[in-house]
Amino acid sequence: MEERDLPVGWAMATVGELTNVGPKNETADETEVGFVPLQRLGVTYLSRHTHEPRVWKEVKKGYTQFQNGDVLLARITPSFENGKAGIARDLPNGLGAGSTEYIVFRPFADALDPRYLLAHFKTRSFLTSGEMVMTGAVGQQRVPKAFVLESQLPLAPLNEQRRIAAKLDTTLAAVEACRQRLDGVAAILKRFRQAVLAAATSGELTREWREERPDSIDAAGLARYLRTNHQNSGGHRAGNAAPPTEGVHDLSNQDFPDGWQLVCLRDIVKPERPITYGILKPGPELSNGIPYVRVADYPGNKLSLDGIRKTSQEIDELYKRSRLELGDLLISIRGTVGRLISIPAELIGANITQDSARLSIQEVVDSSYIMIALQSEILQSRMRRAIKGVAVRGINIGDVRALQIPLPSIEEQEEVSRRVNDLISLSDQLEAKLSAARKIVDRLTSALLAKAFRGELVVQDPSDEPAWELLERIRASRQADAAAGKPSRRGRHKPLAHSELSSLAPTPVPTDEPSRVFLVRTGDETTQGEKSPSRVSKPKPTDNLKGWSPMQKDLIQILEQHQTWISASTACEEMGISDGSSSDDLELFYSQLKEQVEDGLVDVQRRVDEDWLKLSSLKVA
DNA sequence: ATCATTATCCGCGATGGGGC
DNA sequence: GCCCCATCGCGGATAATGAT
Repeated sequence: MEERDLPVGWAMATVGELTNVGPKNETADETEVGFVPLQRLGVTYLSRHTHEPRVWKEVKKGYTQFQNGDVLLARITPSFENGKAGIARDLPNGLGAGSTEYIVFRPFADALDPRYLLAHFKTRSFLTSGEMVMTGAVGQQRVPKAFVLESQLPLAPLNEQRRIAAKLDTTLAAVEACRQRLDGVAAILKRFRQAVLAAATSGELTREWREERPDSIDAAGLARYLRTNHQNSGGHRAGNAAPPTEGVHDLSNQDFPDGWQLVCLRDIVKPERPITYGILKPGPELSNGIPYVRVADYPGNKLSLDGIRKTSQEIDELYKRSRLELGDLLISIRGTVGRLISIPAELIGANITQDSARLSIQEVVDSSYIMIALQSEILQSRMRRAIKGVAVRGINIGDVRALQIPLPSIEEQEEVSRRVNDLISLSDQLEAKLSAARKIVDRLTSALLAKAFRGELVVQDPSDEPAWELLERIRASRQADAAAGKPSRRGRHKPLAHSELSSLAPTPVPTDEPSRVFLVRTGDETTQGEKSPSRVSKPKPTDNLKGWSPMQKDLIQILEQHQTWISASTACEEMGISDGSSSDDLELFYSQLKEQVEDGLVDVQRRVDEDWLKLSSLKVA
């Protein structure tokens, strides 16, 4: 945001000049304090952390220290990206300690309301620009302290900050309530699916269907056929499969409708294609080999062929018993137990690993009914009870074969799967609407925060002491302290350790790169004391201020025109986002980009110090 | 004795966290 | 900032075991 766009009485300031960073507590060793590990800190503006009671001497070393009213910011991935930050509250004796991954800020009471600072940490623009400067090894990325200290926030007069915070409290509470309702709906949908599956397998779903057909054939004949067919063909070879786990499989004391039969899964599959698992050692990846399905290839019961691996023809030949045909069912038996998919045409002739069991259902049975039954809680719980192992948990193939399936006549099976498919696709539609609603609510939060920092959330009061006066005061007192050779306010606060800042700072950012709110100090900061305070308050990027301009073009449009890699700054420029644009435009740009990357429409590549973008091959095709 | 299958151990990358 | 640790969810190797 440009200084000149600021509401009356506001000023731009950095987080570092308004807070003490990493403050220390001084208290007796035996003082009762609160310990706040990362898990106990929330991710929303409103969430309140909890704490564990500790004695000060136990936690005073090796952890961060804070007191009520301090603002905690988690700096490590993924907590930072999730916006894990909060205000220390309700600590025993007002004191606390916590994870070393916090950066602790103690706002100057006469200049900055902690809630206002917290709101700044929750803005999309702060989080997005923070993500881009994170450093460290994979999985251990942290946001540099210097980035946060230097991050700019539009500072409202203190009174107005308080009004903004109060307004955010109530408005975001409403948003939160909305979100919780949506979560409630999600839970209902989940229960609904379970209930549908349960009703399907218990016969409840087709009760009136049966009542309308009192003479319909029962499943006794079918069950007899399945068992004898299986026996006559020799059944599953004995092998040395472990005997089924005791006391798990018997469903005979459960109530099923007249005419339904309990049939073992082993009898339901084609005798010539018994229930089996697959390749033990698939060997190295062969790009033109035989694909084989691992449990990881069907997360959430959804097959994804993206990461499918391929093995040699020789190995596949060794495991020809576990080759796949159209419509075979796959059930995971190790790692995650009970995942299910049906094999599509693309995977005909593919193989599987030792972690899935293949079920090739006989023609006289409706395989989608079997899939429904296996997904129902009654059978999933049987599987869970058969799980063995500590490090890697799984069920034996013998337990899969012994699973008892409640089986109606083929007509009723087909009726059940028709109804279930209708109901599930209905709940899929609801799910889609739900996730759209969730997205809107998520945007609402960031939109509200953006509005707050534009000064549009509450009315300005001309009688409030202007923010720039607060700043002048702070800067003056800091200068005085520096001149007197004292450490800055409240004891040990270092006045933005310049050498430290520049050494920690990432490579200098070209000024035409609009993605960074991060600013690198370039001047000789040792002379800061002599500088006029207002000079410090305007470390603005360039003079190339075209002013505010709305986003003119869709990112996709631009990438379509280029057909090749272009830099993020080029894209911004063409979209009509200049350096002078408001942070909202940037915010919009990045949220748009993030979505498009997530949707697989845009590829991103990191080059030296900038992101380059290209339309993904998917989208081009 | 040999083979198929299961049981079990170890390793690895991702994730989530803590210590100094 | 770097290093270490635990757990999860899987991959892979090998020992153990039962059937033939």
